Amino acid sequence: MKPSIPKGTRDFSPELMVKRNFIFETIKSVFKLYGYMPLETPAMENLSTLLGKYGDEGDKLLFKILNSGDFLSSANSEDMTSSSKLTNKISEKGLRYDLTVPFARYVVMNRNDIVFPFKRYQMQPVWRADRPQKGRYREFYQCDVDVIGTKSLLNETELLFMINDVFKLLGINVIIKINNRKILSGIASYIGFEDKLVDITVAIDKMEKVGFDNVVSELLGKGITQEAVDKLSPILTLSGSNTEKLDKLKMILKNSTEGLAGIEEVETILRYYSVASASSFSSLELDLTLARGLNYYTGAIIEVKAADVAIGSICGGGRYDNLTSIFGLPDVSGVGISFGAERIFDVMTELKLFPNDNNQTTRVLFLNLGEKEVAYCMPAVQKLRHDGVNVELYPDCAKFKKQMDYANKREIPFVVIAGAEEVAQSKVAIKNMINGEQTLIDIDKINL
RNA sequence: GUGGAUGUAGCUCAGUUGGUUAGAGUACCGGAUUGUGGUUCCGAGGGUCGAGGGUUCGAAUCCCUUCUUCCACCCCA
Repeated sequence: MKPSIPKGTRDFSPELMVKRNFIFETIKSVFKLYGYMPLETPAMENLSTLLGKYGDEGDKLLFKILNSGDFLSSANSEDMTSSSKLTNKISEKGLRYDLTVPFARYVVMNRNDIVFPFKRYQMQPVWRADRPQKGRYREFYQCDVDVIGTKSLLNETELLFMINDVFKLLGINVIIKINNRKILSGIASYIGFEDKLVDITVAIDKMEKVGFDNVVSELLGKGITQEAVDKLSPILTLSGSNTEKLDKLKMILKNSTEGLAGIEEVETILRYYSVASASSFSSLELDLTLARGLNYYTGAIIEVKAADVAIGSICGGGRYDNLTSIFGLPDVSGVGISFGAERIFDVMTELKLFPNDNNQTTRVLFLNLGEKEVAYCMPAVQKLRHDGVNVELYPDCAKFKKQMDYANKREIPFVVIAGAEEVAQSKVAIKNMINGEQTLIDIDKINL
């Protein structure tokens, strides 16, 4: 049998894991700086928790888990007539689709024990039965950070600070775009199609990708009138600075209390952001075509793009006012963002941003040249390790060439050689594998 | 879910109108070199040609089915 792994899944080799961990650790360190605490939830949730939360499309993309034991015993012949009926009888669990819904479920379940505002981060894999493509997998990691139980716009601002910090540490230049669902809602009612908000947002979100003309034809296809599109066009093509755009928008949406509320939120966030703004901060751009498909957003919408690589968004999120209400806990507002680990990895690979020496790999290899020689080296090996140096001792008394070859292939920068000659002098030879230089020093004076 | 490509050695790929024992580079293993890796030279191993079925005297090559990977939609990170 030829071994294989399921479609859209990947193994991560040690070399890849060192790089992936660098990203995860960096992101995690920033989360901690802002007072967020880790949370993990099970890979599988009850299907009742998952179903209906991501729309019809999302339901189709859920991985469902077959019940244990004689799963067919609870199904009757009528259930066999349709897949959906049968599914309900033979499957009651599914793999998590994202980290936000399990988070909401957790908050509702533990509402009496949680101290609000509740700040948590979560970095775990999620699964979608999507058709794999370049950069799209059936199993992938999300790095979510959310705060729930506070309506303060300070939270949005701090999320923007965290975005700055993370990408600064990773060395990626980014453009941060923000928008507000209330503004979009105001625009929808301004053009007379308040009920088509979802269709409108889905369409205009594609502006950058497919262009203005295609967005217009999609809108017309969804039943938006030409007249409404004509009112919408000048808004979507507003240009100028953030304040110029907001000023124009205020005029246009002057009759929409919701739209004006959205504008005020954006202004507040921009003001907070500029107060702390340093020259190193990424630019913050109001983008009225930014919508993001997720329809549970109710306020701010945030998206981050890499400035030097065309790869789509590498981080995104927003505010949601009613996420926990589906589980019976209304009026708890939250805001959060998610870092796309896989895409960040691709960006860093393309820009060659991974550090070479990140203290993850072996720094020194002691050759194994026999029982006596091993006993001679062992104290020095342990001392180095306890001093924080990553050290390996070759496990077998293999041929010299083979051991050197191992060091070379593993890209270990130093090799310590202690054979009969060195033992006799209480010394060791240290070979620098990069420039080939070799020096002889006392065994108790190894310093690397 | 829809449409289009793809699959030959661990990897990257040749392989003529269907014709004898399917090749190359690279990697791997051994040797040149019994205490010195990365360069060089020599040698060896490695394949159910994605899988299954069909056409044919004969299939890597033609046909059908299926799986994989990739691309474009839908959607999304």
